[in-house]
Amino acid sequence: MLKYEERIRRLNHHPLRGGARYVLYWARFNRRVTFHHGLLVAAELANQLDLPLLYYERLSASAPYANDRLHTFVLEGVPETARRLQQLGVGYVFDLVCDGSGPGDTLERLAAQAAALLTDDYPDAVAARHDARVPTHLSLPVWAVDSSCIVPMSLIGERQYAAYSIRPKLRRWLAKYLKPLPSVRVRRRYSAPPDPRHVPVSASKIPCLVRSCVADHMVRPSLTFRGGAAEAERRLRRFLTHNLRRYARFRNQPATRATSDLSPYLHFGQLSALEAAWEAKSHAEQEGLIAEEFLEELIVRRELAFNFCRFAARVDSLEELPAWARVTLERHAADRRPFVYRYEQFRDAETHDELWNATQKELLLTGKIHGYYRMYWGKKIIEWSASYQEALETMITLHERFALDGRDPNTYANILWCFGLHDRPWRERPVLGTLRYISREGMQRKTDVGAYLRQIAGLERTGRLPEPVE
DNA sequence: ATCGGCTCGCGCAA
DNA sequence: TGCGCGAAGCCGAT
Repeated sequence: MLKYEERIRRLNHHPLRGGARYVLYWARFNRRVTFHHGLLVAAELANQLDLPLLYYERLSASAPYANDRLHTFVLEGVPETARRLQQLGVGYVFDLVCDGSGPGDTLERLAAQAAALLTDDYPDAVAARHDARVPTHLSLPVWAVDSSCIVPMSLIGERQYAAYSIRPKLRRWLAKYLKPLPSVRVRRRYSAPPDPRHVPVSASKIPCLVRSCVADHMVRPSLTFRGGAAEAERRLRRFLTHNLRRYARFRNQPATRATSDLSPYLHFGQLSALEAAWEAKSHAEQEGLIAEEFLEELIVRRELAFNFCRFAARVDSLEELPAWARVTLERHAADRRPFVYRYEQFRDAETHDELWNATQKELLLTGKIHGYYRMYWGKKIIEWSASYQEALETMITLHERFALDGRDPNTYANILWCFGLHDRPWRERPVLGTLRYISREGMQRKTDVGAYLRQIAGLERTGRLPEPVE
């Protein structure tokens, strides 16, 4: 019986391969070394078998929307991962597939000498295709481990829930699961000559490596987010020290910069949600602060999104909406739109509305939109697109191309929230039907739009956003 | 400034 | 079967 058994999904039932050289861990979504259930399970298995542990990570130009922004962010995490694995005695193969022809055969080659292959359990369509294919043609055990959610997805129940239903379930389990994890310990150090496919990465080589990939070079690296676990931990620390006390009051005031800005790191798994939540809870207890609102977003809303994506046939379809939302959209499909823009006009921030344009510029330049204005951004795309389907496609494409958290369960759930997911009906009106309406006047009334516009103008001019201000 | 209604479906108590 | 209530709102009445 292994530790964290409730997080393990066995994708096949092959016996452990004898005469193997190591246990192999493939970091697909959780690209980190600490607070990592999957890596701990792999290490435990390796220790039981008296084998070393090998950590495999891949960055492929054949991934959807491969571009300089996403590649740079992932590559910036690699030197720190290498350093940490080296210290622990765990082997590391970082595989950069530059030509976009496909994922290559490195995984198969490494798996041929492994006792077992472990990877991340993650509600993603690309991962699901791998999960269906890989375990049958590799003759070794393949296990997927849930290292993303604080409360294991498998304990929540085999269906989609609403926030108010999932919240008490999560709360009940948190006493058990909101606890720090040990660091990885291996009995046998990995010592083999470097694999021929391993690409050593240092910070200075990243621009050159990025250029060498067949990818969309027009999407420039983020001006404000640098990738990596060390950077993520630095931002978490800074958030806890300066912003946790302001979070409840100012999180919906974009210009105050009171949010954690951790979503890119959470998305690539460079930071563990468990670590962030545990540190927030501990810090709040020490300092006499309230972390409730932050933990609600980090745990309840995030794991609600994972629950949605886990049971959605597809996350990019209006078919997944609740019945009342589908019905109201059907009724209003032919309503006259006040403005109609195409994808390119949205992409280039060329609408009549300077606030909307500013939110889009934040996405283009930083790779993220402030959560509160992102709702406004999404609702207006619905109102200003020729059809609901086109609006959905615009929102998803803009995120997948430009956002550092683009393919995250949270992002899909947030986009579909604009179409009524996890929400309820409101007063009926044109185009949106009974979907919740968000107005420019409301944004003006409740937030400091002028300050935000000045910040985005400053971002365009200097490439920087201000640090948090009181 | 504050408050209720809008409008639907789910979970739970009865 | 009925009741309460829900991710971030809006609007009109007081």
